[in-house]
Amino acid sequence: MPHINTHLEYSMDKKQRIENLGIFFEKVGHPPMAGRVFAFLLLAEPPHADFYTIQEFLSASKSSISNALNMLMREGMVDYITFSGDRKRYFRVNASGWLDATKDKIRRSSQVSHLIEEVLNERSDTDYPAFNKDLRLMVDFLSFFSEEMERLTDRWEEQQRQKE
Amino acid sequence: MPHINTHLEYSMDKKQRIENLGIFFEKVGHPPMAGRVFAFLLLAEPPHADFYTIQEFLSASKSSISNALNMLMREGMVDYITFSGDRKRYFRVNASGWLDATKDKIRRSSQVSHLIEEVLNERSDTDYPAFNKDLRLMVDFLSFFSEEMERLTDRWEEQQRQKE
DNA sequence: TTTTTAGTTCTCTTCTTGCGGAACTAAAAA
DNA sequence: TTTTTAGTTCCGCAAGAAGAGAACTAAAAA
Repeated sequence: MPHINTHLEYSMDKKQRIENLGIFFEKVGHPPMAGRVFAFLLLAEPPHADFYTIQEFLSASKSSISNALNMLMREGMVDYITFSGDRKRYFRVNASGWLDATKDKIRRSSQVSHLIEEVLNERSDTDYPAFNKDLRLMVDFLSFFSEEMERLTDRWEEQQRQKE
Repeated sequence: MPHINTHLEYSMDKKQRIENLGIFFEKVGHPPMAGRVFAFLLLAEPPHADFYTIQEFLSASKSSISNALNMLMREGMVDYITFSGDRKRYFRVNASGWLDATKDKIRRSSQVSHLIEEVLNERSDTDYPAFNKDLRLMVDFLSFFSEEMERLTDRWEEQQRQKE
């Protein structure tokens, strides 16, 4: 039987969901508070919130909210809007910036191939060609992958344009 | 005019190259010493080295080498071979394990899409559909991408089999 | 012009991480 | 059986990251 959803319980649940989501973002490399701020903005209704609202909800200090927001903005995952006659900034998730940051992260993963290529150059006179062959295989896959990834991105963008 | 390559200078260069390579691996999320150990093994000739050789070259303590090696082995980036009549383990880069770990990392990046899907469920009754639309776009790209990535991987493996 | 607001920056504290050293362990060698 | 070797584990320290709080700043409001 579902329990009655009092306001308190509801907000406790939401706090917990945001906390969990925040942990996810920690695991992909963000500081805890940045993860929580981002999680909060993802679930916020309206999807933009002013500084104090965020601070209040997360019971954190101004400095840590400020640092978290600036970090997220530097990475392009968050931006803000303003309304005339209101000097506050309303922070929000920048979905396309987030997507770009994610694409970049994927791209960087396949950039290892350049590095291995250099290693292979230095190893050209090795007495253990089998190892070089293994490295070559990895380079080949990664560069194949990154080329295809560019193609995929272009193809998708083409599709998107056609949908408009 | 190129300078004379004394043994000392040569080894200084190599130390420095390993140090730089190590920094690269730090940047992709490994602790400094693990990065250096991996860099050392990448450039080592022969491409397998015993514990003491690594320790010696990096002038580090046994404990930090031990921890670094175990971490790299857990991630599958390093393994070791043995030779009969020699009780040492010879550690080496496991190129295919490294490739798998890299593929996994890429895969995980696109797993964000599941998470956003959940967020979208929670936001289904929003008063700001424009934001949901942005999130939807991101989910769509990432799941498109991860499907294609599977296909690509399969295709590549198929190609590899045919080369044999 | 003075005051308020919306954040930023600085300093201090706490928690975590990375590493070294030394004690320990398990298997091989003697 | 005792000793050596090849690592592992435990302990402690030092450096760095995260966050709190308070002082500060720049622009808007009064």
